[in-house]
Amino acid sequence: MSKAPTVYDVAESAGVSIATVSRVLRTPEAVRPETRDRVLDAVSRLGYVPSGSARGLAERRTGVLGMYFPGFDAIDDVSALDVLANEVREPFTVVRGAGPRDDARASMLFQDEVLRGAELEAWRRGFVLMVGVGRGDPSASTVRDMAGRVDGLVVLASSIPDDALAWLSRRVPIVVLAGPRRGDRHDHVTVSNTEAMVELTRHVLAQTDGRPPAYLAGPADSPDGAQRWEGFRRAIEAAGLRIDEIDVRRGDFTRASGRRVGEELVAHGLPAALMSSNDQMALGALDAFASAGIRVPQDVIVTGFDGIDASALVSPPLTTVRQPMIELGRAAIQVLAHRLETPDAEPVSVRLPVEILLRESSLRAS
Amino acid sequence: MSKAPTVYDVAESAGVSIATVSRVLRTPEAVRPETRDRVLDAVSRLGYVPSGSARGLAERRTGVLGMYFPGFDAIDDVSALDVLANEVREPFTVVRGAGPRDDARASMLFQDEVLRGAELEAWRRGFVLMVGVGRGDPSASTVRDMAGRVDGLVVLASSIPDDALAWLSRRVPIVVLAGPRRGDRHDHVTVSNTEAMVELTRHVLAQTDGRPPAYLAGPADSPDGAQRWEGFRRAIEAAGLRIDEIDVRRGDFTRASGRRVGEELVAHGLPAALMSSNDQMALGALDAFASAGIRVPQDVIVTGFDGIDASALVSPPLTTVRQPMIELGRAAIQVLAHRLETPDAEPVSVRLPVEILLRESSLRAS
DNA sequence: TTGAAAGCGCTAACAC
DNA sequence: GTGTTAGCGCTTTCAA
Repeated sequence: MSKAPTVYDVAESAGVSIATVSRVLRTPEAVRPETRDRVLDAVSRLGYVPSGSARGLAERRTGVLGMYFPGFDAIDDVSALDVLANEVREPFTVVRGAGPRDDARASMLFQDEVLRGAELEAWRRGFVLMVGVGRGDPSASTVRDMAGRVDGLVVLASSIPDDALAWLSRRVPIVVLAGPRRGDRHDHVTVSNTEAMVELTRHVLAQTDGRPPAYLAGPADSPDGAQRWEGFRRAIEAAGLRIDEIDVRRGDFTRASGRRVGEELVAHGLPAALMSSNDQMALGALDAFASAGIRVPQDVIVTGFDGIDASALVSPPLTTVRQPMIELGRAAIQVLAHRLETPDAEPVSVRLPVEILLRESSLRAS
Repeated sequence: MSKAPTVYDVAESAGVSIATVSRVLRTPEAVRPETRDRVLDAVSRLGYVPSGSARGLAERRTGVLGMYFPGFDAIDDVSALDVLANEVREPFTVVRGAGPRDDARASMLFQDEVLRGAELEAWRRGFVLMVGVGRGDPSASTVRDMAGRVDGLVVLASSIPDDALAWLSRRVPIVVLAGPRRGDRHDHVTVSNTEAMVELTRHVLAQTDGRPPAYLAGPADSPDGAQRWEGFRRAIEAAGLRIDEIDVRRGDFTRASGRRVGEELVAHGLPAALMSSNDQMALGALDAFASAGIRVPQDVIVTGFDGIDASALVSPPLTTVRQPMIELGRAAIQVLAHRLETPDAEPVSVRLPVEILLRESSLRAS
């Protein structure tokens, strides 16, 4: 560790040239077996690990792919946490009645799974994965940093501004993940949010005998939210209903905001159904309804969107749409790998299918 | 992208030498403002992004830290999933009554959070993070590959054999995460599993008026499992009970195995309490008890370990021990960063506190 | 089958 | 304040 052995050390120790060491590692069959063994012996004797930097420089490829997420500032408690300070610390604390984790953390699960899929696919193709999280750095320095170290980059939609994207894509190929397509200059992977919402809305209308659901929207700037709303609107209009007569409420994707809207609805009159643009808010609405003694789905149907774990665990289980998160990650890397092989092919746009999970919260006639 | 601009291109375009370009990027204050502006102008005009490889080679540090996890083969569905094939694909499928995700996936949440913590701390310290997952490669080539590309490596306990660890640690500093300490050659970060289990067992004994709980152990080779058992044993003996008279059952950390053990207990006689070495198995036991009409905690107390989300959502909510997963990740990176600053300091062993969450499943007298 | 040598793109003395 | 230049550790022609 003090000074890691290099090809030169191995070469000297094995009595060969550095070229031969390199050959043994890269094209073993091109080296005479005895020589090869001498080299391999030296390699293991010295504990030689090739420098990725030197390799990357010489090969003009790093073997690394990057994945860049937008950050959740709410979660990033950037407090000091100095574990090396010698404060006295109790080995444990006792807490009574702690609930599940909070909203913000739950919404990160999405990213976690995408990341897993990406890592898996990267591994299959002989790459390693580098991850970065955006933390509101205007100069996008983290992602630029990454761009300099990888052969290609997957960027979650809306994690960086368009001009930064353009900049980076001069160095490495970029795949944009989720959200609507941004121009047609980059490869793009997304899910069938809109189509699924059309179908889900149809389902709800069938359950309510055509009475219009209320809609629980997310923040106005959410690309996913926009796609979901679009699907809702289409289905409503296709059913001959007027979109501007829909009771639309806006939340911020948190459970608390869903609860608040649920309470409003309880106070001002219940719709036949409440379709939420994500699960968290739907769960919040369920909370409010339960507190008010309102039965779901008998008194009001509720649906979510995302397919988080909690949606299956609440009572009644929540009808929702499950995003294929692992597959999203895999698909992104796949598209990236493809791009690396054929740099001049036209940009592609891949749309992955989703699963509509019909559960008790929307099934009036079981 | 076809050919990314280099320092030479920037230098030429700005009419300066490459050294000046480098200076502008690294020590801007050492360059006359006008020159600096010319260079920065060229940089943005050309869309210059420095090569991480070249930098890493010249600086003899990469600015990258690595995190290596053991893999879950069960999850790694390495099927082809070719998103670029032009098959006809439905935008969605409809599924009735799908439940929550499976065991394997749930147990990965642990790693996901550790990873988040690690990424956060790496970012705070100006590093980027590289992730790798072990997939039963005997030659440990993935992790060796990583070792060549990073300045330091965090390795989850038991993800690679000791001799591979020794090998890698000749190149980069290694921090071992979780599990018992492996020798005293590397830095080590863990949690107070044992102490927490002692305390939790005490709590259970208080609830059962001293009647001994049954114990639901995990796989024999789990380091975490061993630490938890050790805590249980200590508390049992401290209470004057004999450890060899405890009813010990073994599962494999899955919900299904917990259910099976729960059913056995129902059939052969219920203990006063069942202490499980993880949450999944405890949840399985709860399933079995619920099916048999057995009341928790009135008829039998149940406790878990880990603090997964589902533990708070089941009925009754499960008493458990929450691991500080984010902090684990942060601590590991922190120790690593510290090691990079002071390479010759003695190896440290950091132990993080846990939270014991007392919930309804173990609170007989509320 | 092996070795010599020319880069890969950058940093950091050192000289001016 | 800026330019010249010698590496950093590896891969890869090109010769031998």
